[in-house]
Amino acid sequence: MSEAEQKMSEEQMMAKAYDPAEVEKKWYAAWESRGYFHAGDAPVEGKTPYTIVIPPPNVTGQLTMGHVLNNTLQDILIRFEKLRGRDCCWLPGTDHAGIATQTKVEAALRKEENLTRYDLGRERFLERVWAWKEKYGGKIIRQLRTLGCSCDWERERFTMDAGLSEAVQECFIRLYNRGLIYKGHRIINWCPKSRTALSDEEVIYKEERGHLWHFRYPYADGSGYVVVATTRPETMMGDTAVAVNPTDERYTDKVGKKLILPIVGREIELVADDYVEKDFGTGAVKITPAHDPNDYELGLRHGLEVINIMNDDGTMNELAGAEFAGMDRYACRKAVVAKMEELGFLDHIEDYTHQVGYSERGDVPVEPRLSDQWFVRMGPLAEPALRAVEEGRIRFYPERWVKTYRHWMENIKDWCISRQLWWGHRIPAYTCAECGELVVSKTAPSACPKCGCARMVQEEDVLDTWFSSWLWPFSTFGWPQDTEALRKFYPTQSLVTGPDIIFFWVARMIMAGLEFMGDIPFRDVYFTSIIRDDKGRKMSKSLNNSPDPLDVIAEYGADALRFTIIYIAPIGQDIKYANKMCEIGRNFANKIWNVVRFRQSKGATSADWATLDGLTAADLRPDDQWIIASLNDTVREATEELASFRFNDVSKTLYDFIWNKFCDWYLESCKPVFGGSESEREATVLRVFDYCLATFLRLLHPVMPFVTDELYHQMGFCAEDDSIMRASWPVCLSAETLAALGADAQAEALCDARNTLISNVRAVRSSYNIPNSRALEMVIAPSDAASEAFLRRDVTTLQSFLNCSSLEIRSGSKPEGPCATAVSDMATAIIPLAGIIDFAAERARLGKQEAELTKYIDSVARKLSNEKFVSKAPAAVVEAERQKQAEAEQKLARVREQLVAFAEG
RNA sequence: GGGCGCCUAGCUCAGUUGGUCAGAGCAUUUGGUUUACACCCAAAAGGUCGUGGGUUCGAGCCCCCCGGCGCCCACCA
Repeated sequence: MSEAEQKMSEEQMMAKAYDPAEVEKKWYAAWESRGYFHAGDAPVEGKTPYTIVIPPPNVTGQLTMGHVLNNTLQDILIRFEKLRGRDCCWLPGTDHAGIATQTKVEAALRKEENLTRYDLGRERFLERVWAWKEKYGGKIIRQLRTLGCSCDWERERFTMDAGLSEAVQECFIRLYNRGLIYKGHRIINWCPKSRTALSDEEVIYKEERGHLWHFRYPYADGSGYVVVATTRPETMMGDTAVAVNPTDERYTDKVGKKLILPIVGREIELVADDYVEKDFGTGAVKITPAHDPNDYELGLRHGLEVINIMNDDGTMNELAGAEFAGMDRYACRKAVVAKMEELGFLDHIEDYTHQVGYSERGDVPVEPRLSDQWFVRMGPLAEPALRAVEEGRIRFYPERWVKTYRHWMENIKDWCISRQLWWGHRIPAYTCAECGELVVSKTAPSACPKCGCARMVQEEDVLDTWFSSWLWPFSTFGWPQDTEALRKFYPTQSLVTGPDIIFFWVARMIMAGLEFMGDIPFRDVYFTSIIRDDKGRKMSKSLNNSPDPLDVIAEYGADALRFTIIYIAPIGQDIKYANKMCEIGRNFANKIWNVVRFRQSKGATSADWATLDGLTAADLRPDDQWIIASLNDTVREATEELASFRFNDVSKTLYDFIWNKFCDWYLESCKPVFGGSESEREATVLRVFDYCLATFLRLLHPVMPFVTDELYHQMGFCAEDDSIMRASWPVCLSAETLAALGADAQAEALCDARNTLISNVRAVRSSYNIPNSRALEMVIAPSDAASEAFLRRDVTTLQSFLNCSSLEIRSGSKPEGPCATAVSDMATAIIPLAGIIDFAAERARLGKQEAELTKYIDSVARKLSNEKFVSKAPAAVVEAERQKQAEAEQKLARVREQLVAFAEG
């Protein structure tokens, strides 16, 4: 071969190591441009639809490791079902994420232009948010492509698209007309940073070490004082009573007396109410109806005055008194305590650890605030939604989340849906400025239906982000219109999401689906793991411990990341992740790459790689039968595992088959055939090899889409302009077919036993530091006739595995001269090692084996001599034990034979 | 105050319905340029499955107690 020719052939050859970057780019572009991801609106003859709607990430978000896990799982399901022949649709999109997005844009505005949203005004501010969305909004969607997600991009939706906005209005109006939406004057959770109401779910409780301040409130008649305990001194200017338990004897005769509220000087009453716990603090609690939900309720019962002393940004207003007005609530707390101390009303201070509610997005303590808000009455919606899960019409994986769901559903509270934000769906309600008449309508009424005036003013508030998300499974397909797509794709099949949004989203989608579509929104809900760093900390921006998935993909490849994350993510457990773990996936991809590289050095792909039709047991070697049986097991297991969301298991099943069975044993067994002179046999083995390859590439495709498609093409299993994506999922061979091929469980067991024999010989080599590359003379003494027959069937392969210069198979062989021996179930291997053998070491090794066997036989014998075991255990179990005993004893006898031989030698 | 999850080899974890179930990967040790792969091959060492009870012929696997870790829910100021 000339230098030029050699260079040319090297270029044609596959690279030694798999390089994912080019391959991933090439195939993703091809898949997308060829429309493989798209499902049409019209039903496809003979194909059942399979639908997943993506949990829409925040439009301003960036891909995190959590998204990687979540979306990889969805992609696996979609690709799996597509191969299984279903008409798959994975609908992608983003969420406008009201508070999160508005907060982000406001922060940028402040930083870059030193402006607030109020400086711009509502309209101009919203223009800025839309501009921001256009600029940064596509990022996470592009990142999903890098991961390989087969989303139907033609169906991409945004929660503030025109259609989805109409759905929100429709939903609001329907619920209003059913009496399930109402406007109420209540204490809600208020975020002073975002200056909006929040739902209960948006409040995160954090344990905080604070104080319990004990204040003296003097009686108006000068007869001493009562001590009240509080964690919030700054609210005392809003106190309108002090309450005690009616059965508290310490205060029985004091109830009804007047107290002077210190600092303020206002007179307040000592009231009795069951709400107060006698045993906590002093048994007397200051009552601030405007700033505590319990106090508010108590205030209603006792007709107390409500004094709001705070502004919406958490500063004090003039009702708090001139000396505190304008102060931040925490500055005010200090000032009040100082003042009380100065005035002699501070009794004492205790350390006190308690839970403080924080705004999820603003990350500041929430303020209970009395205001007018819109609410959804949840009880009637929750009831059927709970039943759907209880009755198993919707299934949760892992199932234990049902309990969490039930608990929430059974204790559900009304949902505060109005937000004092600008970014979001504006509430479709109008109030008459003249007569106060309220009209709920998609469009502004031209005149008040009651008084006829034209001054109808729309609500300023927008709706909670989740008020659009809960419609996602059907609003995205055109609801409230009765579209073809909606009829085809709803209900969807699987939902993959984190358990952290079970209340925010999953539960509410079930309620909305049943309410508006009259059907469940999805059948199966898979709750993913939470990804932590290798120290077990939750990945977060502030800790800076969250790797950028795009960096990981650049370093290891998307397939490697996908495989690794599935491989290390057990169902329902948190997972610890470090980038280095991606070596598992990278190495695996490389392994498969090299299988094809090896295969290609052996000539063209078999013409009839697609099936094993026409082959009979007589055509096949034991190793061929073994790999066919094993592959068949793998097809069955992988299918079951994917169908039951056991992603972690499927990654291990495929890894084990491909690496530990196909590469380590089958491929090695092929080498002597490929180098040999039997061309017919070679053709058959190549065909089995190709059949396995084509099968496991398809099995692996949902998890590792890129490398599998590349290799599928390399092998010519599909045309250049086609794809593994359009292939069909492997099916199990029938028992008859397997029997005809001699690829049954018995064949598998025999080959396994032979492999154990080979491993044992290798262990002997290793113990004498004899490299596997050094050929040795060997004698194999089969333990019985069946073993002997099996070993004689394919001496070529056996000899190749053992790497022996000469191989004699003769039952009853005894070592002659200096030999090492390896005793396994199938046979005893005798290896002459003149000059190397160490008799003492050999005796020690066999002695150890003898001891282990003796111990084992004892334990089995104990079991079998236990009458209770024999009488109570199932017959099959007892029989299996007897079998084990017999086998072990036979093996022990052979070990002892060797020992005797050594003793003589 | 309730509820849930976890505690298996040095590390990260598998162990479906109780009957070799004591496993994998990484790390470690030893040997290795065999017809793909050092992102590799062969072999070895390593755990009384958190503690203590119980059920059972038999328990990582079922039940109870205790101890650690974590999460969720809950209006004692």
